[in-house]
Amino acid sequence: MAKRAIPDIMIGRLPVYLRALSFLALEGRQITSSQEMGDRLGISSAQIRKDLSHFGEFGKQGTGYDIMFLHDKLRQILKVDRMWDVALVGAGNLGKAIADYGGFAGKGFLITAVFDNDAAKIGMKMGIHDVTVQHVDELADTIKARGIVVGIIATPAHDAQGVARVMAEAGVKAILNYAPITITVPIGVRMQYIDPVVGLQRMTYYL
Amino acid sequence: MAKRAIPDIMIGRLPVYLRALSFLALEGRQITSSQEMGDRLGISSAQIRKDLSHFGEFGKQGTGYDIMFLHDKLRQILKVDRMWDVALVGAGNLGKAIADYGGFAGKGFLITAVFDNDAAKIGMKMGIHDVTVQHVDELADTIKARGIVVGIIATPAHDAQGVARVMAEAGVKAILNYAPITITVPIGVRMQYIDPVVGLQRMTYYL
DNA sequence: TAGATTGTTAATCGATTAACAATC
DNA sequence: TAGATTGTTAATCGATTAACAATC
Repeated sequence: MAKRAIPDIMIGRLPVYLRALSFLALEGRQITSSQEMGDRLGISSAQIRKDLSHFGEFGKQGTGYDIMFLHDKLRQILKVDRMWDVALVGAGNLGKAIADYGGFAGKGFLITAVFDNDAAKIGMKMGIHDVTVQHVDELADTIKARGIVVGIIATPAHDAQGVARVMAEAGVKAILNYAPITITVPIGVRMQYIDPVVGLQRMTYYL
Repeated sequence: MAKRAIPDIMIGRLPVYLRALSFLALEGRQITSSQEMGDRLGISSAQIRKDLSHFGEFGKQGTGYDIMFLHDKLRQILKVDRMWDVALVGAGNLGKAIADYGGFAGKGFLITAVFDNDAAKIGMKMGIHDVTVQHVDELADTIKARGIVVGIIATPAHDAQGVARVMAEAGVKAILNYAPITITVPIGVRMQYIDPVVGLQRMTYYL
């Protein structure tokens, strides 16, 4: 073990920084500071400087950070300076909304395979790239054939664990799970959860 | 200040515990242990016991936790043992998928008002409860009239901050934001973010 | 009773913040 | 140069874990 591992929680903030930098660039700004970014994001400037300093010296004393330069650096660090093929399982309401979402393409992700277990949906064209829905039985073979390492689960909860297992066995290393259930995956496979109910229930305690 | 505040991060885990307990109940189980829950959720048993012990003594030594009892307790603690009216802004693809989602009702939330700024959408019936889409100009009045305190933002990023401001001024205290942008809200208003791109980018670093 | 598991304490571990020398 | 802001260190703060007495 040579390098000290970068804390997961620190990595987790980088996409938020990247998003903020995209907006600053969109506003036509050239330079920003850890203070300004912190104010926008509700984070201390010290934390932003510390997070960034793990990966290099991206700023200039007295000046701040060049927005486009830092933006590019973060894209490289997060490995979204390229396009990742994504396999989406679940072509219901939610799956359809995900496939139709235009926000992935500019951020490093392309949904290039969609699966469902409903015969009525197989063969349908879905999403902004008109991907043809395949039967979920073809999931493993397609993942392997195309070398896909990123998956999205948008199935009912009771199917999610099974889908995750097939994905992991076929070589997927990163799974975004919309199904409202905690899933177990082998070591080396990462999961992120999106559950609006959990989000809402985290706030009702304080009401 | 009498009571020591419960850490936010601890509150954030309770919805996940609640979700797990729902599943255990669905499986017909009566009793569980901190060990079993921890195994399922990928959390240490000590953490689960410590989290729960902040709110009371819900278990029995030597036995574990009664699933339905703990389930009910967590619903009370999280204040989802009642139904919260939710105002949804944005009736596009994403808003439609959210309104159509059947998973809110059983978990304490009812989308009872939907808003958009697109004239073509006003008057449409949306979601599983056939809510009529109103113009976003009516957002503040509707929130006040109905005493709504929970909102969901599903607008494009550039509209999200404005919508959040209107919501907060009208009395909303908890906002779930699907727009891919960090939003500033007054103290006393809580935000939760759902951004699939952030979720995916948190994992690509490790690929 | 014997076995199991809680609730809780103390110790460890890790993350955040404050502060400032370096320097643009 | 004077002013500003970084990168980094040390101190603080908070969260997690290990361990075990209590007890069902």
